Amino acid sequence: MKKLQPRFKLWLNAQNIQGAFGDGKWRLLRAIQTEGSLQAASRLLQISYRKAWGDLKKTQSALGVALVAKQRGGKSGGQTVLTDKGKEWLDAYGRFRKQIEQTVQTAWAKHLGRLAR
Amino acid sequence: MKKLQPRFKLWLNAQNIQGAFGDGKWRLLRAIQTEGSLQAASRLLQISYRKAWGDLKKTQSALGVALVAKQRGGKSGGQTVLTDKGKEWLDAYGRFRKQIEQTVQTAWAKHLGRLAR
DNA sequence: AAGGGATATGTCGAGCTATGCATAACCCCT
DNA sequence: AGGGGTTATGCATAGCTCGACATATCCCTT
Repeated sequence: MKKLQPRFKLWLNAQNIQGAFGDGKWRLLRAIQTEGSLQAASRLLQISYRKAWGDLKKTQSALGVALVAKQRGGKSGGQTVLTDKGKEWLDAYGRFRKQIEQTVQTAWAKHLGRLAR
Repeated sequence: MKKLQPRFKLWLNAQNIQGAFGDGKWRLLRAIQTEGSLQAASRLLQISYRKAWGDLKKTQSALGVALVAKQRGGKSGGQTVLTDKGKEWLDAYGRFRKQIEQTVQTAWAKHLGRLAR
């Protein structure tokens, strides 16, 4: 028997839109918070700017909430920062995700620890 | 704000093999148990026989365990049934998955109920 | 006035996954 | 012996997602 380990993926669906929010978008918000720009956030996460931008647009459209405030031009060229709502989502989803992560580990050991040895 | 609902996906990785087991393979085992053949199981799940067969092969190879006993020919043309090990995996993973499912619901309400309203 | 750096978007191609198609082997039954 | 229904497997194709490009716009700084 090979060594096994559990993995999971979490996300949210709106009625018309699949993948309205999720782990990837959450990591993006987190990176935006620490980096201060979408460009830098995409570099940090090793995804294309094109995708980061598209993800952000999709999420905001799906949730109907402005998660970030964006600005073009200026001394630094531009910037993207989280709004208060954005921070709320970042934190709330983070707590949500963490609880699932912990449960996956404990439930894994409890139910499959014997078989997957 | 649109109506949102949480979704999740669970799976197991072996060291060399991604997706050794998971929700899809678990549903396949379950369908095999009730249907008695891979052909019927794939029809029930609305996936191609080709995929069902490939998934089963991949899982058994990755886990190094015979989950099913297959037979060609015969009065019914052939059949596929779960072995004892297969039933153990089906049940154990089912319990594992159910616990995660419940936690997703409660954690969702707890952490995101207010925001996602 | 020109440049720099970031946001904003459309488009084409690569890569991966699932599906469809084709074919073979197998075994009980008529 | 032949047919039916299932397992077994390769291959070619369709679909979808992501990344790479190519531009355009914006505004502060030099």
